[in-house]
Amino acid sequence: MNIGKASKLSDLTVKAARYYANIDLVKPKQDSQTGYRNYTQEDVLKLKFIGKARSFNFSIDECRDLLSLYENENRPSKEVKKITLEKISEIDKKLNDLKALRKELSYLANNCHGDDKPNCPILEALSQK
Amino acid sequence: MNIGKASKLSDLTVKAARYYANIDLVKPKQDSQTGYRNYTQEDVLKLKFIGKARSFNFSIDECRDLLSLYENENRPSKEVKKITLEKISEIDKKLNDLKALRKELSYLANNCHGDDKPNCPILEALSQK
DNA sequence: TATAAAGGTTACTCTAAGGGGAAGGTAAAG
DNA sequence: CTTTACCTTCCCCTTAGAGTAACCTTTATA
Repeated sequence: MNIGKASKLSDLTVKAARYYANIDLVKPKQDSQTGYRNYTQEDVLKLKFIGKARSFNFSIDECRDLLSLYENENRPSKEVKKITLEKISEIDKKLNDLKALRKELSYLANNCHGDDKPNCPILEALSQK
Repeated sequence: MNIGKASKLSDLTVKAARYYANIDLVKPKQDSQTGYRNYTQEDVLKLKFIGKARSFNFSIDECRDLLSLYENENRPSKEVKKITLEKISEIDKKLNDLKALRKELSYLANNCHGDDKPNCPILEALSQK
């Protein structure tokens, strides 16, 4: 099938599918005459896999690793788990950073009257030495 | 003072300070002979302000807005508060997304044996239709 | 004084993961 | 036969600078 149908079936944009082809992530055969890409059912499964992994915040490089594990019938599950645990701890770090940030900002916002007067603790905090 | 000293005083990299000059965020006078930028004390205060705002996750465009409010003695504090509250709700959205993501991933990781066998619930989940 | 080191300038490329759009070839439908 | 839809490659754009090259200026040292 052509890229349009394949991307529709895998719930991706044509742009994304084409990008994945360009970076050798899912590379369908290309008609030598027309240049059209020809996706198989298996290609579509891979595209879906990537879409799902991307929605789990895995980077393209991580998707590449996961995909090769996915394609390897003899992979040890610990390798997949390792990548997943790393992603979780990455998320934990982001969560901590964001929570700390939220705390500081809401403290500042709570102390700002938010009226028409110029006095503003938020700007004061931003101009602290 | 030159850019090296100014960036040191404001705890920024020279690259960042130069970038801010290029995008007209903090634009010191430039010596017509040598081309060297000449930073004033006030410029350094602005650089510090930006550095602080950036550390609070404000984008460059938001920094530009905050900076102009900072420089305006008659600004109404509600404008500053508005930007801050928007940033907080942006953070809240990210927090929710990340929490949901973490939940899903840790559920998958918990169900994966992580041994040398190929059976892997994580990959199964990624290849769900 | 000659020169080397330190610090300044612009300009180009790179990052992540595609989105937007142009120019042009192809296929299917009217 | 032509319009329309779909496909291709190619290039620019996004964030906020980092890295590097080539080149100029100022300062420190032999």
